[in-house]
Amino acid sequence: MRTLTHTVAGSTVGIHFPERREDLDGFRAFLAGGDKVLAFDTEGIGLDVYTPGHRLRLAQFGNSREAWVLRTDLFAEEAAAALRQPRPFVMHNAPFDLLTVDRHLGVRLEDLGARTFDTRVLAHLLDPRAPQEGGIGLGLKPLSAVYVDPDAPDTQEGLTAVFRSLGLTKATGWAGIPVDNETYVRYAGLDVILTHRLFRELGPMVRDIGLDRLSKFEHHLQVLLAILQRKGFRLDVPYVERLKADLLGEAERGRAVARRYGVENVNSTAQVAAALEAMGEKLTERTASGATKVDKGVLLPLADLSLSWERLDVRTPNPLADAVLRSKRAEKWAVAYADAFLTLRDANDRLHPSIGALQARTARMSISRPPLQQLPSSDWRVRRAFVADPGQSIIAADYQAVEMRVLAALSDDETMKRAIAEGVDLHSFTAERVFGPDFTKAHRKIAKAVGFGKVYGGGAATICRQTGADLVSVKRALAAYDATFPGIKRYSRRLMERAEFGRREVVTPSGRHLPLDRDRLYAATNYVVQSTARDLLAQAIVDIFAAGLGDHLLLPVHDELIAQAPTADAEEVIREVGRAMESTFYGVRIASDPEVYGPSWGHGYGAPE
DNA sequence: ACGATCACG
DNA sequence: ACGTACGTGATCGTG
Repeated sequence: MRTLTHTVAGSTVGIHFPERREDLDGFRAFLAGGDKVLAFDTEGIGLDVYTPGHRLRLAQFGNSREAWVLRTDLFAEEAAAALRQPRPFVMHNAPFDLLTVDRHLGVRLEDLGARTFDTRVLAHLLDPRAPQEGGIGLGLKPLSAVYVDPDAPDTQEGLTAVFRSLGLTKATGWAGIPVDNETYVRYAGLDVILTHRLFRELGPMVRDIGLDRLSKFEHHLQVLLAILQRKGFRLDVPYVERLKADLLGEAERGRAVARRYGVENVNSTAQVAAALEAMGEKLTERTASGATKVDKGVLLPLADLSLSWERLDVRTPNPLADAVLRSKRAEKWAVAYADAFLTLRDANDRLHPSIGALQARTARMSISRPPLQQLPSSDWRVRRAFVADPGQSIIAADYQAVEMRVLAALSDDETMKRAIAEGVDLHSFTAERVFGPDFTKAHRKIAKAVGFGKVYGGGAATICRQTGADLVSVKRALAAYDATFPGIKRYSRRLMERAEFGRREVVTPSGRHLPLDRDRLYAATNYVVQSTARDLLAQAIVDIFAAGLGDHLLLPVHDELIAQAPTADAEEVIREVGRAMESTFYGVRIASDPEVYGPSWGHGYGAPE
């Protein structure tokens, strides 16, 4: 048995590293000690619990004074038994460790998750901001530095240095470092000691601001989303391999054209800009740092294409702009999507993307590795890669204009509430108010953009840029919007005034505190609306599990739920899911649209047969 | 490490 | 008085 000592916030702590079976007596005595809650953490190889080759190497237990670091090659059963004791644990970023022990130690996520606290959740409730936004951040290191010990080591960064000294890299270090390396063991042990101490600080703070119930809800929700991650989403591998080859071919054809105009690398904005200017194109837009802008917004008009890639017939298409656009898009889709899918799949050809239940400043969820919330929607080809399990169909239900409904509810705008109650199309309703009863489709588009612009806090110029509409119409629409929906303007002003003269934050109906940036108080309305829409979807996920429909769910995508069901029951299941999503919020109906897609996700976006 | 870009809601 | 577009994740080039 080896024991290391370390100083944390002025006191000495011990890190025990059992090497033989008889060393575990001390571990059992530690478990039987008086601690109500123990901290837990794991060290493994790689971030993707489900990719082949992932391994668990260490399982750490600790309180504020001591840590026990168990090698899972020797003591997996002891670690599993400790976790199965009916007692609470605290982890930092619990879903990751819960999925790890579910997979490698046979400790069920449902069981352990139900008695797990997560210091990351507590920290998010106290201040969701990243360091770049003026917050502390949600990492164990920065939180420990503020709440536990400013000199607490950055264990991740420290290990990277050790990896290097052993001739290993960040990528190979987690697998290659000897499991008994002193720094590795020390930092593994310190992580649980810091987590335990952090919990002692943050727990009471969350209670003091009255967020115990919200905290409980978020803990429950993130276990449900970890269940979705564990189940995964089935990939059609032969299809993805074909898709990748097609896209790479498309990218190469574009590159060949670009080369003829002297562009060796289509991803180099500098090369593209120079070549276009050499062809006589005038590039006037600049990026924030002063570089010549050659993004999609600049290139599409040069290629005589609209924002949705349709021929405009207003000029001779610039062949270089066209080639660069197509080549970049194809390459991006091949690499970021098709190839990532193939790399990240498990042994059964399923993907298990990481679902961040409580992620953005507004608490919005995120999905990463791979980013399934950001797959192209204008083209079915990428989404077609995801298929239902045998005998099942993909189904989906999305909220109807949920942010507008939330805004109507919170602002208590009578006109907007009445329009929603009468079931009229909100954007058409606005268009009629602005442009009269003979409004066109283009008018509705402007009205829609103004509606979103209002939610986001945008101005006339931005809305023009986004839609290509003329400034006069947009300004008219904005003015008419304010006149039609006076409650919205009043509500936004009230939020901003409160933030200006009180605490610089907004509080959502769920009790969540959202800090505002000093120079962006106008974002207040958007924060409350976006966050509240997220909370509605989160509540729906909890309700769907409570109704026994959780097995059907696959993914949340901001305002919709993707699911699957046996093909014969698909219609009925998605109707039930849709019903569970619906609610009445401050007297406003939050409605959903259920839909059966078919064999793949892409079938909801026009995939054939 | 950071900026530019682009995918989504 | 005016005007501010909101939130993510990922890749690539550049220094």
